[in-house]
Amino acid sequence: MIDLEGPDPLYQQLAAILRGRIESGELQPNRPIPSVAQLQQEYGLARGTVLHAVEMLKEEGLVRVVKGRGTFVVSQ
Amino acid sequence: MIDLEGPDPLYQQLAAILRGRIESGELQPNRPIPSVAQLQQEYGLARGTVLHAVEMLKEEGLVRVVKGRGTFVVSQ
DNA sequence: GCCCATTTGTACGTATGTATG
DNA sequence: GCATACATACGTACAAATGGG
Repeated sequence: MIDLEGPDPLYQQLAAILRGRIESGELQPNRPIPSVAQLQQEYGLARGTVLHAVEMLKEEGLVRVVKGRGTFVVSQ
Repeated sequence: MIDLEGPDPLYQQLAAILRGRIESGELQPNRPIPSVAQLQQEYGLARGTVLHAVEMLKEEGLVRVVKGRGTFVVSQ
């Protein structure tokens, strides 16, 4: 999954992985993606790193973040 | 009480304090410890920090957490 | 059953300090 | 100096369970 040795920043790698999971349909529109805590565990990353990755997806318009509820895949 | 300047994380300091209050008998078996909100006020900590400390005591088996009711000292 | 207060659970946002390359 | 990464901490918000009236 995540290549700790590779040249790419971990947050970029995670963002790419999540993009793939969205585009493959595994993560569906209007459904939540795993929480920051879950992604942290799942990929063995720090909270800040996960937040950075999600921030990128948000800026790309791929997800919509709702404080206190979760991060959702944008429909379209 | 809590040493804001010290090297130890605040949640570890609070966990240690609560451990002491349990072992001294101030907090008794099958009786609730102060609520998260009370501990927050009492020690001037954020909610997340208090939850982190309680989480540690739970993992140690010192307390039993009941959602909607409170956190209780385990008997024995 | 319904509302309400209390309490714990979960979740995101932000900031800071430290360490590494 | 800067980017990356981790750990800690505070703040805020929404959810769920419990119990009393």
